[in-house]
Amino acid sequence: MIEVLHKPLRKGEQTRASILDVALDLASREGLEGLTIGVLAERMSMSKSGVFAHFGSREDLQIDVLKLYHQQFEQEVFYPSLREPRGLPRLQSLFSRWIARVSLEIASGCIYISGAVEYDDRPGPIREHLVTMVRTWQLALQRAAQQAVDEHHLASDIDTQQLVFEMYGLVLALHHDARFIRSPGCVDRAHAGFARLIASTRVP
Amino acid sequence: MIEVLHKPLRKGEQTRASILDVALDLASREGLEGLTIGVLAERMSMSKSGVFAHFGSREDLQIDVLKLYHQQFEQEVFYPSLREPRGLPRLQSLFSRWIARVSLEIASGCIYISGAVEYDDRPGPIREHLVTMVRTWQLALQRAAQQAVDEHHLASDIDTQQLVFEMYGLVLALHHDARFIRSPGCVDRAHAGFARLIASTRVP
DNA sequence: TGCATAATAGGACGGTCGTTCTATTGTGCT
DNA sequence: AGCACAATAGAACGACCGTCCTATTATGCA
Repeated sequence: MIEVLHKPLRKGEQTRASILDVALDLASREGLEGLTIGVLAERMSMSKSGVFAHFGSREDLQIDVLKLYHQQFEQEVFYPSLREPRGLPRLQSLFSRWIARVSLEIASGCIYISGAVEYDDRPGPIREHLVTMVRTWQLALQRAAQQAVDEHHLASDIDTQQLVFEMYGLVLALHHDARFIRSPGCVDRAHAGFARLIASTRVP
Repeated sequence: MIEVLHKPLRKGEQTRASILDVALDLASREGLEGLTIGVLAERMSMSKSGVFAHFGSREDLQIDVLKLYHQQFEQEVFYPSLREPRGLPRLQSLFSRWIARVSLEIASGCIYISGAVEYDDRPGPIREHLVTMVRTWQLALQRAAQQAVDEHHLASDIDTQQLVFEMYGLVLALHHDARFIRSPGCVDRAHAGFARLIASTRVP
């Protein structure tokens, strides 16, 4: 007789998904370390153990939140830009979609950025996942920049790693001044910085 | 009869100062929110209540740590640069001393930067102090940039606020890539970014 | 409808947190 | 030396944390 492995019932996966949604929102506001099962349960109007049962541990929950964030980031920033032609147009699209996302996140916070501070000195699987994701994003930017060089949109002698470094700095400054200092007009400053950055490396 | 207010004995202030030193080190590594009285007591080989008694509350301790950090930052970065002549030399000195400090802090972490993430959405006195200190530093940079314009070292039409924004971005990117990603060579990239920033705004 | 089991609740556990109270030790001055 | 009081220790508190164990309820399929 063959054992029939009952596939998980629908209800479970559904509530698991909505728990993750709330958890992502919570982690965006309070940080991944501030994500607590008690508060999560309260927001879900569930018991702590009811929430807990969907994830083997808090750490697994945090990692799943991270994966969900990564997925949304790709969907919102990366993939749409692939429709732009290779080279400068695609690079510009990547940057402005990135800025747009961070601008919307001003009310909640970017997990890549807050996570970078929370886990810069805290070893473990969460840090590993986080670093991998951010590295992936930086490499995607660098690839797009290299394509812009190949298409002769940018000068052939530029250091693409340097370019990505400065782009990342502009977004970090935006996040800093918008969320922490709360100074107005910093979205425009991020755009202006990028324009200057491109202007100084563009092929005439 | 006049009440004689006994001035505090020496021992107390001395241990209080060394507690603050250890607390600053701890907060640099774990963040201000990660600064815990229990761990602090353990490092001091004292009891929790013994440590606690020197500060009215944990929040007061955190604020005192913050003030100590601010003081050291001023001493190490700001004041020495005042000996440079007004204008571009002083601005460059401020930046490179800033970079040097953050580079040394790679092993421990910069409280202005980690604090910005920890308290971007957490109201209260700690946030207030932190914002004031960072704003003070940004304004000092902006003043130095304006002097560089006045001395005709930088073009007269540049936006000094934009300049400070981009300088801050370079340092944030340095902190990010050094501490979190741990990619080598990012100190040079911060310097290169600043050089290009100045080159594109310098008076010919 | 009823059965297997998935989904959730409830309570308890050991741990750490900031804080408070009381007792003990140490210090500095006369 | 001895007195006043600062400095520290020790234990206890209530709150919250993640996790585990055991019931109870809800679900989907025969």
